[in-house]
Formats: sequence, C-alpha cells, structure tokens
Amino acid sequence: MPPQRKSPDATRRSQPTRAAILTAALELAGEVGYARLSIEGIAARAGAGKQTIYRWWPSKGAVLFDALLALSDDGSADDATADLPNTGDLAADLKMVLRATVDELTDPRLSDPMRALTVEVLADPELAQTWRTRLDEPMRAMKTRRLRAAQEAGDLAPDVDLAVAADLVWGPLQNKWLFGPEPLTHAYADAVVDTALAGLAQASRRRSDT
Amino acid sequence: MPPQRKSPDATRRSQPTRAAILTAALELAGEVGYARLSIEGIAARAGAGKQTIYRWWPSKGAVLFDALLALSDDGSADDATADLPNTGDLAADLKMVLRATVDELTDPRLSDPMRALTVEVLADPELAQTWRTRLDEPMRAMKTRRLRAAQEAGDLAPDVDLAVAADLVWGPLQNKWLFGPEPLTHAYADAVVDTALAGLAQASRRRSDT
Amino acid sequence: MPPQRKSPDATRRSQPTRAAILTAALELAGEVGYARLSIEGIAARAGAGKQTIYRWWPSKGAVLFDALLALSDDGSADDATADLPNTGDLAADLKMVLRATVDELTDPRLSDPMRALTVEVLADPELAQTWRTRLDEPMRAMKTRRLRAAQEAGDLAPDVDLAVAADLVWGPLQNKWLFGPEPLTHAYADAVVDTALAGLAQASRRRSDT
Amino acid sequence: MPPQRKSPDATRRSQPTRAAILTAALELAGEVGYARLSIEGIAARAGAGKQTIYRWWPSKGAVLFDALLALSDDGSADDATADLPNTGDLAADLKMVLRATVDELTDPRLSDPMRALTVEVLADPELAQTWRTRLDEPMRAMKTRRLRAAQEAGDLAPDVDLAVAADLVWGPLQNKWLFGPEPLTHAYADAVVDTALAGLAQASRRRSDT
DNA sequence: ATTTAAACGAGACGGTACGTCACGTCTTCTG
DNA sequence: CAGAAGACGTGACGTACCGTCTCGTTTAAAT
Repeated sequence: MPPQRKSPDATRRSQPTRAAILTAALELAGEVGYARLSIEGIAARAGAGKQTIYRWWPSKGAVLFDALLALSDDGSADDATADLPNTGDLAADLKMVLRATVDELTDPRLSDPMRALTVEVLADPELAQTWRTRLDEPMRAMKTRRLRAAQEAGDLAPDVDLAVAADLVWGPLQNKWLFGPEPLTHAYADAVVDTALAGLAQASRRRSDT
Repeated sequence: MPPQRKSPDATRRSQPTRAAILTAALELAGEVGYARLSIEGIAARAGAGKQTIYRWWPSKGAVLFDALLALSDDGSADDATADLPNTGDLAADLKMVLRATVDELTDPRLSDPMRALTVEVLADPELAQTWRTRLDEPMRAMKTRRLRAAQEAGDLAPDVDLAVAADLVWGPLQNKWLFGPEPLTHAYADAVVDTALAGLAQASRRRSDT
Repeated sequence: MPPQRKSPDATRRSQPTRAAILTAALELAGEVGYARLSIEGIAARAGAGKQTIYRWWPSKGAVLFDALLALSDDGSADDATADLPNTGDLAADLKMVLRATVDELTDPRLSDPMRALTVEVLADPELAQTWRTRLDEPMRAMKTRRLRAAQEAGDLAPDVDLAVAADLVWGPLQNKWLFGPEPLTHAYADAVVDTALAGLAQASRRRSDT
Repeated sequence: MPPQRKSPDATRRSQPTRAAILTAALELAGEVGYARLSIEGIAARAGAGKQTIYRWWPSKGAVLFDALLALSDDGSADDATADLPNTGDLAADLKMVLRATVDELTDPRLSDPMRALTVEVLADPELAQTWRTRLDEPMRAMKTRRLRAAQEAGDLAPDVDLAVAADLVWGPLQNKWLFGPEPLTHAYADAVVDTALAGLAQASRRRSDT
C-alpha cells in the first residue's frame, strides 16, 4: 500500500507543541465552556500557529478528543486490554465502576471538556466514527466481557442479551449526566445497578410470564 | 401588573411570519444538519428579517425548540394532560410507546431537527432549562404516572424507585439514538422493555439478595 | 436598466465609517509604507469591521485610490472641468504646473500613499482601469486642452502630436519620481519644460531635416 | 581578512539548482502575474528547498532580478562595456534602440517578469538600490555616452543637459509601457524621438527666446 | 579513497493577513 | 409600530505564504 499522498511527516512532529495544544484545549473547554471554544483560542493559548493544529487534526473536536485521551492514558496501562474488576460479586463490581464514573463526571476538570467533546461528537459524524472505534467500542467490549463472565458464572440470566444489559446499566448514567439538572451521585449509581439486576417487575410475574 | 417595559407586544405578532420561521428552521435543520444551521439562513429562507427572530426568540435553539413543539402540537390535544396508554398489560403498553418513539426517531424529518435541538440543549444551559420544564418534566411525569399505576396494580415491585425505573426504560433508547451507529428498531425497544422488567440477574438470586 | 442583483445599498452607507477608513488607509500607507499596508490594519485603525471594507471596495488598492481622491476633492472645485492655467506664456504655465506637481510629490504625506497606489495600479489590472478612467484620462485631457490652445496660438509646432507632447513633458517627471534616487526639484521641472519645448537638436538641423 | 562568519560558501553553490530557481521564477512571474508570485511557489516549481532561496537571495525581487539578468547575459558580451550604435545619424540610431526596446517590452515572455520586477523595485528600496547600480546606471551611462558623442558631433544643442535629454527620450516609453492601456509600437518610438529632437515649440520662437 | 562540512530537499513551526460567514445590534424604510 | 432589509463591529473560520528552524541526504573540497 503506498503512503498517503500529502500526509504530514509525523516523525517531525513537535511533541512539546502537541502537548501545549492538548493542554490548552482542555483548559479552554473547561473555562469558556462547550461552545465558545475556538481553534484560534487554543492556538493562542498554546503559543502555536493555527496551521499547526490544522496540520494534525481534522477538526476542533478531534483536538479535544486527543486531549481527553491523553489525559486518560496519562501514565496508566493500556486501556485496550484493561478489564473491569471481577471479584465474583457482580453487583458490587458494577457499583464500583459506576461510582468511579460518577466521580469522573462530577469533577469539572474532566466533566466540562468531556461534555464539550460529547457535543462535538453529536454534531460531527466523522468525529463520531472516531469516538466509536477508539473509545466506545473498546469500552463496550470491556463491559460485555465482564457481563459474559457473570453470565457464565450463573449470576446473569442466560437469555439476557449482553449488549442490552450493558445499555441498561450504563445508559441511565450517561443520560442523567448529559441532561439531568442535578449532579450524579453514588446513590443513583447504586440504585441503577440494583434495579437493573433485580428488574422492575414483581417477583411472582417474572421472565416465564413474558 | 404592568407589562414589561421592553418586551414586544405579542398581540401584534405576525402569525404567518412566525410559521414561516419555524418551518424554515425545521427544514434547514434537516437539510444542512446539526451545525451549519444559522439564524441568517433561517431568516433568509423564511423571507423574514433577522430582527424578527431576535425579537421573539432568545437563541437559535429556542427557535428550533418552538419549531418542534409546533410540529407536535399540530392540532392535537394538550400534551400536558396526556397520558400513556394503560391496557393493564405494562409490558405491552411500554413496548407500544417505545415503538412509537422509535418510529419518530427513525423518520429523518423529525429526527434530524430533534438531533439539532439536542445539540443545542447540551450546549446552551438556558435552553436546557426551558427544555426540561416544558418537555422533559411533563414527559417524566407522564411516564411516572403510568409506572405508579403499574406499581399499585402489583405489576411493579413496590420497592422500585419510579424515577430510576423510567430511566432504565427510556435511557437506553435515547442513548442508542444519539450515539449508536445503527438505527433504532422495534426489536431493540422490545428487548429493553423485557430486560428491564425481568432484570438481569438469575431468578434464584433476586431482590432478597441485595 | 435593472439594479445589480446583490450590490449593497449605497444610501445606507455610513459616512463616518467611510471617512475613517479612508483616513486610516492614508495614514497607514504613509507609516508602514508601500507593502505592509493591510486591509486588516486599515480596519483596525479605522475601528471598522473588515467586512465593511470588503462590502464597498473590491481591493486594497481601491481603498487607497478613493482615499487619495477624497484628499484631492477636499473642498476644491470639480476636477473634471478644471483647466490648466493659460496666461499666454506656455513655458511659464507648464513650469508652474510641473512645479506644483513636484511640490505634491515631495510632500511625504501625499507622496507615500501615492507611491503605494502606483504599486497597486501596476499589480492590479482592474484597479489600473479605474485609475485610467477616473484619474489619468481626465488629466491627459486637461493637458491636451492646454497644449491644443498653445498650438492654435502658434506657440506649438502644428505638426506635433499632442499626446506625444504631453508624454514628453510629464513622462520624465513621473519616471524620476518613481525610480530616481534623488528627490524631484523645481530646477528639474524647469529643465524638462525648456528642453522639451526647444528640442534636443541643433537649431540648424531642425524639423525640415527629418 | 577572515571570511564573513555566516556568509555561504559560493564555491559550493549548486548551479543546476540556481538555474532551476531562476527559470521557475521567470515562468511563474509570467504565469500567475505580478502579485501571486511567491517564494514557496518558486521553490516548489524548481524542486528546491525554500532555505536554498533564502540562502542566496535577500528577497523575492532579488530572485526575479537575477532571473532577468541571466536572461539578458545569456551568452552575450558584457553589458557594462557595451555601447549604443553610432552610425552618425542620431535620430536613426535612437529609433533603432527604442524600437528594440519596444520589441522586448511587447514580448510577454520578457515583459511579464519585467513588470513583476518593476513592481518589486517600487516596493522594496533595497532592491531599488541594486537595480539602480546594476541596471539603471550602466544604461544611463550608455545613453549619455551616445548623446555626448552627438553633442560633440554638433547634432545636439550644446546647452542641453544630457541627463534631461535621456529622460526626455526614454521616459515616455517607460511610462507608456507601465501605465498605458495600449501596447507599445514602433510608430510611437519614432514619434518620441522625432518630437524630442525637434522640440515642441514653433521654429520661430526657439531657444534664444528662453 | 576517505573524511567531513557545506549545501541541499523537505517540511514543521510561530506568525500575519487573507477573504468569507455568521453573530447580535442598529437603523431606515414600507405596509 | 411590526416587519423586511440590510449595514455595522466583532470574531472565528480555514488557507496561503512568510521567514526561521531543524532534519536526514547528497556532494564536493580537504585530507
């Protein structure tokens, strides 16, 4: 396969500049909020030329995306192979994970740029694609792995679709974070896990009834 | 109480112009997508002056919001007092409602401007407030009423938090619509309802275990 | 004739802004010289938006052109109908006019922007056309009128082409101004007039010889 | 004297590259016109690095200058010692020279880059200095030599300032080339020579009158 | 023939200005 | 006086070049 015709030479890329841009993007996303964030502003804050940003990122959202990725990967192990905890107690494990998510989404340093990124993802299909392959799908795989383990251990009903199960557990949190007026709490995370596991229906009318 | 000093006199408002603006907003939101929608574009398409828009709406999102409201209210009864169907079969009722939602969110004529509005809501806290009081809260109330009826009828476990229950049922749909790559389906709606009602856990380890 | 489709409505044009732009252009042309003059700079200095400049002028040179025109028309009579002096003494009249030109081209306030405009005229064919019809041709007509009067009065040889004659008198000055290292002087103006009138050749070998 | 610290070593200069740059400059000046000519464009067209241009030339205009010089010096004798023709017939000689100039300035291959250079000369005082010492002054000297010979031969009036005389003959041509709408012609060259030699005034009122 | 220092191509970088688009405010004219 | 029309100051967009600055890679003079 021949190399891309006009792609920039990544080996010559200035790492200090890249870091400055990502930092600036993150800071500004938090400071001025989801909307007034501008490439011009990022470049100015980073002490970089606009062209340098356009050279390496296709859109404002892509910068933010990389900025958030860099924040997560910061010294930690590779996320691609990471796994959710499995202590044998599914409910406890899920609560732990969801509580950690709540903590992240409650910290404005992380939540504000994350929210900005989410807006960009909704508005930019190309960025959405990137977001799916590089963030969402790995996360879904990780969740599914844990749930499958639970299913094999007999903690999960064998006829449950794991994708739907994951949606049931993580969907409400995501929604409340995006649209809810009040902040996320550990209590809410716990309630979602308990309710999802137990189901809404009366014990006497379950599964077999449907 | 005397009228506000600066608020425009709504009695003089031109209804044809208002309709033209809302229609133009809807059309453009679908045509150019959630991003390139502009007030100038709406005004031009509607044959209206920009000032007319600024006089009556505080933001681009507010126009879109009204446009979608107008679309829903179109001749129908007042949504505030509407109720979800209650045939006595909770699962069937929920599936019906969710399938209807899927149909709406699958039709590009409705889905595209709705998506645009969602982006605006996420980016504009003021609009978010309006959206919550005028759309989300009434809807949540409606959902809660139906669920409470089910609880009272013994179809729902008595210890279930109705708010959490509603999140469990409607959250996954909303999420998949916003972020999922593939379109919503009736099958997915059904799966969500069934799984939420039955719960994820094995029958032998339910509720009492928590 | 129908009006231009998209031409701006000149009646709504802001005269204070127009004046500020022309003044700023003139000042900057003098200050930063023929080259570093930018539309952005003019707009900033004038406290105007760039779009306002682009709305009314097709190019940077056109702004400068108008600025210089405005400077000349400043309260004076209409140039279109003006005439060169005619006291009956052609040599004296020409010297007076050329000396006045020398004075203008020696004053940096006028000379610097004029030089900038000249550069633009050379580089922009469209501007060159405007410059010809609105400045050069009226001037040439004015010069030709005076020379024709001289010819009719018997001061100019009857077989002299008036266009060539005008070139002979005004061309050297223009050239020396543009390219010469030393500044223009009254003495040079006088020498050009005298030499052009008398001719280069020895008296004994004139006209009839050619 | 030790060599300059930072001056490049001319002996190592790549002649093929130099030629490619000059050719590219010439071509582009003709193709994209006096304005859109850029150093980046020249480098790209020449297959050279930008730094190579900046190493050897102080400005875009200097490149163009060298390019035109190289075009003229192409195998011919040294211009510095060249002389205008002197057949004894001043008028005929001048016409011959001016007609040759007209031919050059009419050929777009030469005229277009020359025009571009002229614009640069007007805008860049440093380049103007180079242009004067290396092109204009030698040319003026050449012209003056021929005119002085004529004066000594009695073909030119003894009181004529030779610098002014040269301006009178060559100035109009230069001007018409730069600013005139219609192209230069041999007829115009002839007319200028004849008129300059004979003078504008009636024979009966010449020289002695001033 | 080998070394070695430069010139070279390539192109990333911080900048400046370009010309365009949309913002939200304003003013003027029309129905 | 609401509404159309649209000029205005503002600010961001994405692009083109500027001139400087590394990077390896030739390449030609000095070993």
